Amino acid sequence: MHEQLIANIRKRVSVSPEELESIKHFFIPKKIRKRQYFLNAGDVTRHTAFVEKGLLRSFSIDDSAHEHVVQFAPEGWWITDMCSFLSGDEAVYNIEALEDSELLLLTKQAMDEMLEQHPKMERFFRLLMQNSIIALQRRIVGTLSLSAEEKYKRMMHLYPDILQRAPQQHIASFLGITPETLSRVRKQVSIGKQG
Amino acid sequence: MHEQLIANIRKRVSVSPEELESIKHFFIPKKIRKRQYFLNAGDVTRHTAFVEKGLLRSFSIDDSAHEHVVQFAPEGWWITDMCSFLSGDEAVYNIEALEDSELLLLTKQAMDEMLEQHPKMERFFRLLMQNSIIALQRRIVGTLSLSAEEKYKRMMHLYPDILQRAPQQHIASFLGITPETLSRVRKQVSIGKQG
DNA sequence: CGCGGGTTTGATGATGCTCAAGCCCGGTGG
DNA sequence: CCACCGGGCTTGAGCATCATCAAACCCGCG
Repeated sequence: MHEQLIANIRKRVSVSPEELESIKHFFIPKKIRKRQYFLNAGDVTRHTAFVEKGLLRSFSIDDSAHEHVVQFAPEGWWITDMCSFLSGDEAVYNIEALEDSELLLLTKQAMDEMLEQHPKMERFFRLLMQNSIIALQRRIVGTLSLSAEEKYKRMMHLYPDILQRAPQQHIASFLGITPETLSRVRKQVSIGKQG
Repeated sequence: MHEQLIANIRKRVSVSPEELESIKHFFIPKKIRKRQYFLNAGDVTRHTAFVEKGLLRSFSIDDSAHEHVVQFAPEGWWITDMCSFLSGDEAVYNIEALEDSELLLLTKQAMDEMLEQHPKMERFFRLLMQNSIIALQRRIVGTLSLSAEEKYKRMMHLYPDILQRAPQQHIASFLGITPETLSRVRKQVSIGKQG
């Protein structure tokens, strides 16, 4: 059940099979069912999660009780409230499974030990973070510069599978528009395709 | 001229004075004057820059020729087009000095060598990236959930000095609003304070 | 079969954008 | 030293986009 994780690591750093075997043991497998929460805002999380299978989302809830999706995490992605995980602060994000999912969990302690024993993994996580930053910066620019329809089309292009798998209300929240607007945009786009 | 850099490293990892001395030599000092461009979109950048002194901004230009500020980088911050720096792609961001500034530049090659010789720096950069991610995620949520006025007030709280130092048009661009709206919001907020 | 959540559709309205003009201030040249 | 540019900030009027509120619809599930 570590296939995705191993592929994910190998993609970025070269590690021997023995090392991989050792690395695997720092992770705790966990299954989580659709609709279950992996993390509630206000709690402190001890874990960062790698998604072997399934789909999760992290989101915050603002003062007007509106949800805002920070991230979708399908297979091969990592998800946590980083601030809570690293610093022991109260989490500001909720994390919910959108499908029955299989996770590989890493406690802070396990992570530190792993980095101690396998310095290569420092590099791995650095590369991982770099990619996240690039994606997050692009998302910000997109949020600032695009219309609702353009945002949707961009998502069709960047994450077509998530568009299929996640409920529209969450897609809308991720894009920063209302479900109503997303519905209208979809209609618009589908008509445009036919005509 | 490496005071900020050294403080920045020491804040995150413990390194001996000798190591620091060695680390310093991977950086190339460079001065850049107000209004000069450190990077033009379309070019490939060989450098990532640490700001010892001064202030820069990175921004993209969209199809409608509108600018969007991705980041401000005052003293103690890093700035580059990460994708271009790491992968040799054409940069999508421009980087401009908003004040006369002093930079410490790192080429990809120098960075790799430094990481090779000083594995601690892998950790340093990982921690740096983690902090960036936390900040970027917060910015996204803010962009999605806040009104123009709330965005401005948040910036007053988070980066009061940048609010002082950067022209309003760039602040507006950073917040995702027009200069006109920012002007009105400022008026609004200042009146609110008096009354 | 009927409930209920999610999506769609419609009508209305607010926030913030666009376009345009005026103002303020710092820099430049006479 | 002062007059004059010119860029950036401000102010105003009209408008577009998207949010809100409300109702109907659709479909899976109990």
